[in-house]
Amino acid sequence: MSALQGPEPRMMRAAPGHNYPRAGFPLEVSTPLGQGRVNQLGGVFINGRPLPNHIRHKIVEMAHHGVRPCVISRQLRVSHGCVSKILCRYQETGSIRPGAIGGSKSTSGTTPVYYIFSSKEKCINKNPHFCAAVSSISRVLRARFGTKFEDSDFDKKKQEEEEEEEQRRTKHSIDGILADKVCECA
DNA sequence: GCCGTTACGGTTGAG
DNA sequence: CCCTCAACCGTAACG
Repeated sequence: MSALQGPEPRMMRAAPGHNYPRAGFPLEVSTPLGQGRVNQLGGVFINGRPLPNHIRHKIVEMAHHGVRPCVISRQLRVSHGCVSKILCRYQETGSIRPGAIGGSKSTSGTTPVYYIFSSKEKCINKNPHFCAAVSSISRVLRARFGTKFEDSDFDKKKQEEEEEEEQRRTKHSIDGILADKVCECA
């Protein structure tokens, strides 16, 4: 289809395939998964996969210290769009974790409850109303699920889950891939 | 030059 | 077991 849809404001980007020439990406990094790529800043990334957790953490940490996004972007070799996105998400949810990839609407796509809990402390200073709302939710959940939803307990469980998840994630992240590669090379 | 936004190609996982 | 689809990802480019 030539699809001549006259007023098509969506196509303001470079022609498809310009960004990521599927065959012959200028700088490809061979990994066990064969997906590593290098961006314009020289940073390694995997298209479609989240950045490693320590990079995300570093972005937030640097921003916390007042480092400008452009500097963070250059220093960590992550596109500024990505830095912006991560910081926005962090401000909104208080979590540096990526959202749930995959799955269907009913089970994913919304911010997991524990994100709200994890953000509670961080939001206290910024948005007391949000915190109050979280407290209400907390109360409801506690009433519904009993003491299992005590904050501290939940935090602990959440932390365990995050650590577990992180391990799983890192396996498929640049971290894991590069680590694997290093191991292979060693 | 910096920053927010968005099109794009890609990956993932529940149904 | 395989396929579909909708969610998310980061990059690159625009404004």
